[in-house]
Amino acid sequence: MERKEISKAVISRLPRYYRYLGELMEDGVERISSNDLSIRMKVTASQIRQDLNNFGGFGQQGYGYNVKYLYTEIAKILGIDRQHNLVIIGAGNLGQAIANYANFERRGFIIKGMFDTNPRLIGLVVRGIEIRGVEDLEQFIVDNDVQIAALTIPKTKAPEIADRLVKAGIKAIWNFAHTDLVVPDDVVVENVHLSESLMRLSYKVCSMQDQEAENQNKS
Amino acid sequence: MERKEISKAVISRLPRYYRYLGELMEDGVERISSNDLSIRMKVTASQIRQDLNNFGGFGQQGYGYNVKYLYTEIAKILGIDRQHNLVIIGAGNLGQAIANYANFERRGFIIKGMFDTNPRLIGLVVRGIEIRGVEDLEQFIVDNDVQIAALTIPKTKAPEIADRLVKAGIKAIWNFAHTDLVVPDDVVVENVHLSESLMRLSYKVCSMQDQEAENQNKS
DNA sequence: TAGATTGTTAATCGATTAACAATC
DNA sequence: TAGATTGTTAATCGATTAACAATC
Repeated sequence: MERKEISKAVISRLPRYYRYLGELMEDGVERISSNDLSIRMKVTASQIRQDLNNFGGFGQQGYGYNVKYLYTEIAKILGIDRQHNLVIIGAGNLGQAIANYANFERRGFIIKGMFDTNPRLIGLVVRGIEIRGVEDLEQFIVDNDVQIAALTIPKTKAPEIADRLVKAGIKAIWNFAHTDLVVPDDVVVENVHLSESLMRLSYKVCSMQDQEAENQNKS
Repeated sequence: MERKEISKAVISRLPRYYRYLGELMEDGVERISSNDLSIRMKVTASQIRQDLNNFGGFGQQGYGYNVKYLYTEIAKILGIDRQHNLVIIGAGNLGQAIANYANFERRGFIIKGMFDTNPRLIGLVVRGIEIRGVEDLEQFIVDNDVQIAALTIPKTKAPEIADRLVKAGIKAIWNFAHTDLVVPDDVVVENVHLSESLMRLSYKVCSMQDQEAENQNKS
């Protein structure tokens, strides 16, 4: 079966398309042209058509794209029509924030368990899920067919836990720890480095200030 | 003053350089060549040299880069040597997670206040910061010279609060709400769309599974 | 001086945009 | 059929990598 590699840039745009299509559906919009969508999303129509055509022809000449159809097709591409079992490791504020995110289960992500090392947290129940100690982590992953682990623990503990997860057969790690994990090629890592995001924000603020100062000087 | 536009791709890599340099410093490493750093970071040496040269020559032929010097220079570029006053709007788990992030203040981000609409949260103290109602948001921003607002509220409330922030003269929004904010050109937005991150993870997991299934078929 | 390594130019690669024929 | 809009090819733009002269 032929399967040409889809570029990372295209994939990273799909969730945003998905979000806009969801909103269009809520607004009762049945069809939309690449041009109308491009105006809403502030991207080029060309890019939308090019992106979507990586996965086959979802549109129809002279008509545009059927919103509902496109929405479900993108869900299939992203794999959010399937079910993924997930654990959260680190039951602090960030772990709990993720556990409480309502739309989670709607997207097929089932939180099977939460883990922490803090004895004060162990035994507590968040969103109907009991917080466990990390001792029986491996067994739990195997028993519950867990594919994804959200890692919301300090960076010092992250590498060790990641190793244990990999050995237990985890397929993917959603990494919130401020470090790069080293894992085998067949284990997927998606990083959310909030500190890096904040630094990018800082850069933007400063360069905006510099720019404004410059404009002042000119006038 | 000449100031050639730095590409977004370069900026988004700077925080990662900064992180690695910080670790090298902790390890007591004094100097490093682009080649050695490239091996650690799993990027090309060429890219490192190209990236850094956007901001001037930080290295020395035959020697490499002085870790400490490069570290402080990148901090300057990112603007994290300056001080930024910040408020957190939305004192739920995510807002509290951000408030509790220890390295925050070390990077020059001073949390001046936290806000929420939930009467049960108002008055509570997190990390020495009292949670306030959003009524006096504008006044607080002006009085405390707040430049940045972290928005950790549901997407339904985000546009209205964003408008109020803009009118109060905020410079930047760190947006965790699952929506794109509409703001004037001189207001900076850095989005953290966790749901999109999770979908990218989902895609990667699925495409890895497909790939493995394919390899099975071949053998 | 010789060796190492940068800064920088040139070559390559990939991603975005433009254009238009195909077709609903 | 005529108009609209896609799918897709070609052109452009930007980012990454390679190469090497400059220089510490």
